[in-house]
Amino acid sequence: MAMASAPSCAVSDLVAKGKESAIALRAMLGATPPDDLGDLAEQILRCCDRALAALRGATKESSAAATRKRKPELHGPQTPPATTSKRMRLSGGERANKQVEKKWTMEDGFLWRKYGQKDIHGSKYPRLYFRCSYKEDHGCMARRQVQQSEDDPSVYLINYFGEHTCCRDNGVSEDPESSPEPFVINFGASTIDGHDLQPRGSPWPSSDDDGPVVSDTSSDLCHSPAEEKEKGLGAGMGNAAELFEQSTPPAPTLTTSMSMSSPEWDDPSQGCLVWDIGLGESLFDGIGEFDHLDYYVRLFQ
DNA sequence: ATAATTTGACCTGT
DNA sequence: ACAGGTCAAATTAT
Repeated sequence: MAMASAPSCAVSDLVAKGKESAIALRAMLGATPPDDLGDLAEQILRCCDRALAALRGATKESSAAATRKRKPELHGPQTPPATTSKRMRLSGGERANKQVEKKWTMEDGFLWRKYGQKDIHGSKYPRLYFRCSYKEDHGCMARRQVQQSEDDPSVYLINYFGEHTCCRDNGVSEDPESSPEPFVINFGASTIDGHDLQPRGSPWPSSDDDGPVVSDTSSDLCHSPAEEKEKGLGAGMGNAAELFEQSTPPAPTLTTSMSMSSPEWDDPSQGCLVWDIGLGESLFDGIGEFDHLDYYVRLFQ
């Protein structure tokens, strides 16, 4: 099922509008710079930038990326362990795709499998090593390293390496059930026109799952199976989920919300950013267009 | 039974 | 030699 480019264009336009609005907002705030609001505007801006870049990347590079990143040893006969061994490549030489996130949850919409843990010299907390759960299935070489911040243990410092070829590969996939959910822009409340926001076949847990209860609207929108997977992460790692559970956010007053999970929040408490906009307001007049996307737009880094 | 996690060993770079 | 990253057997969870 091709994520058609037409909806992507629509999303791109809308996000571009959002960016313009954020720029305007930042300009307005510029004269009297209240830090929080300024930061928020910056976040929105970055968010839009990332979304746009991701969209463009997803539409323009999807095929290229799918073919670009192929792990040799997963296809064809075993390549002899040459002088540049697997370990060498993975540990030392790969920096190009590195991205750093600060989040207060390790959940990011992807499904990860932990393959190692290491006490880091001079650091209170161990570093956890994850690779994409779809490595076996799709040869996805995405990896990440997660470590609790020493300054704020409820914050996780996450380093990403490699790209999620699994998603790109199956964006048009033959197997939607196995396709992980990277970044999600979610338009609307839990239901719109009676449609459940949980896409059929989505790996995301439904609300009646026994997983962590996330009461916050924004958190809920960003909820993902990875969160459940991470429940057993070792002693220090339970804090984030507990934090979510203990938080008692104000009841949502919006009619429509847009929630974006972004890898680059300055404020780790903003694991998800919710834009409160009213239906029919300028930013997302064409919100109905997202019917075509089943209310979800997958954005790839 | 199968899948995921843990953890000590091993490898590489500095 | 040491630290960081990965592997893989053993263990645990589902």
